[in-house]
Amino acid sequence: MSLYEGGEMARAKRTTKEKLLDAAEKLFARKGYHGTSLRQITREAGVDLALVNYHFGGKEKLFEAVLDRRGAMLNEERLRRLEEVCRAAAPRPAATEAVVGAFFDPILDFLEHAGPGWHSYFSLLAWVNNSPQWGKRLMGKTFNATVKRFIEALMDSLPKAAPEDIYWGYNFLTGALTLSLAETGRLDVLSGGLCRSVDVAALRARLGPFVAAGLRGLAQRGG
Amino acid sequence: MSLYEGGEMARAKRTTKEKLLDAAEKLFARKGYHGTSLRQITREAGVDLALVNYHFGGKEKLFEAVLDRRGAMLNEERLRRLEEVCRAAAPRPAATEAVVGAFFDPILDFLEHAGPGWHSYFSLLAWVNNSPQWGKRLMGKTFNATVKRFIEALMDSLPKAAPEDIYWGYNFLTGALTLSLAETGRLDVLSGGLCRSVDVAALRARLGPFVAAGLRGLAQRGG
DNA sequence: CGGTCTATTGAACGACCGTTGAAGTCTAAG
DNA sequence: CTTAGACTTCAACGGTCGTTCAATAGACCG
Repeated sequence: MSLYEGGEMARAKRTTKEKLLDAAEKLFARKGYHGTSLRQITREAGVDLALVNYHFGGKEKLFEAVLDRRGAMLNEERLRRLEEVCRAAAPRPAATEAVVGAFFDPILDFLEHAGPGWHSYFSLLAWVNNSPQWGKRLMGKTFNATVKRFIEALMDSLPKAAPEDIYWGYNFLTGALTLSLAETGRLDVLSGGLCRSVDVAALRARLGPFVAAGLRGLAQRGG
Repeated sequence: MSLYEGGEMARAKRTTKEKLLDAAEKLFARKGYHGTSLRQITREAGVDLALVNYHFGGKEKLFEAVLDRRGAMLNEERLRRLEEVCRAAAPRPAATEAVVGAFFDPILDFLEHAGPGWHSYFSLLAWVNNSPQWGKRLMGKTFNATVKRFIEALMDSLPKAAPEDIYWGYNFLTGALTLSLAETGRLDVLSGGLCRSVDVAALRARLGPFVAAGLRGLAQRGG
């Protein structure tokens, strides 16, 4: 099974758990946690309401299960590419552009080549990352270990930068990514249709250069 | 009355409408629209439940009223500073750094010198800006006219950049700002306490340089 | 004083929420 | 076939939701 099967389980019959995860992923991404009811989810999934509690133990457990499902795969792919660019550059540290590429590219590849489930997942991830209520705990649980590896690599790639600048830079970096994944459609409106927020190729061509230049600018701040 | 009175109406007695707007602003910012009930809001405000419908006509109208209240003031201040930097640089276009400064500084000044209401408002604004459900309509209604002025100024400041690059750059810019305003506390965790997301001075020192360098990098993309 | 308009109160409405438990169905092993 | 266990169905629970309305209070003016 390819990395890009997309989790949509084409042809194969989805289990009840998978139907629920798919439906919850889609609806949570659109309306958020409190804006989505279990009745909407089970109707979308075509299963009985009580099965949420049977399989997951409650609404909040279902929510976390949605985030966990693809989170591990994203971490693996990001770390794989980070090691790759670090190995290719050894014994020198990997370039800033390569590190941010290892961070962004797995997401962009999944968006471009995988099914709509990944689309919803990333939109939901953007929602969670910006949420004062969920962000700290849920993002940390899944991504802290991986993110710390990337921050170390960024520090190595910009040895003259202060650690504070790298942490703030990572904050800006993930903010730029997050809004791009949220699928608000606002970019389309502002540009009068010239830019389309679902255009992954256009995003890929610009996000890396913007962020790498921003980080270098931070590193040379005032100097 | 100073711009920085903060809207908290110190000493002066707040009207019922203001009490409701303040309470709604605070709670919507923390838990989102669907995560906040009118009963929580009226309890926080110390007024009767039915007064929401009397004064605002419903929950959704109250939500929009919260966003409108400070939005106009933010627009005015941003445009005032944009004209200022454009006039100072005339007949040449204002520098990229000056334009992004005119965009960020009003927010940072309100955060630093005004009351907690602005804090909640910006956190809520970050929530709305990232929401697939609310982002397009509500952000556009309040901010489109102002944002278009800033995008024009950015294009003038970077004449070699393609319009698409400026639109995408604005998207990254506002994403970096948005996550910084969301108050998720995640930066504090990741940096082990080295950085504090409520430290406006630290944010001010880094957000402008990062974004300006990113935009310049975009403008020279591939060249 | 009486009258009018605005503001506030308290109670109630129907709708939907997440969760539960008992009963039923299906499958596979004894 | 019988039994055990996993899965599914159905109906209902208590609670909270946004909204409504008649009744009340207060302010202002003639």
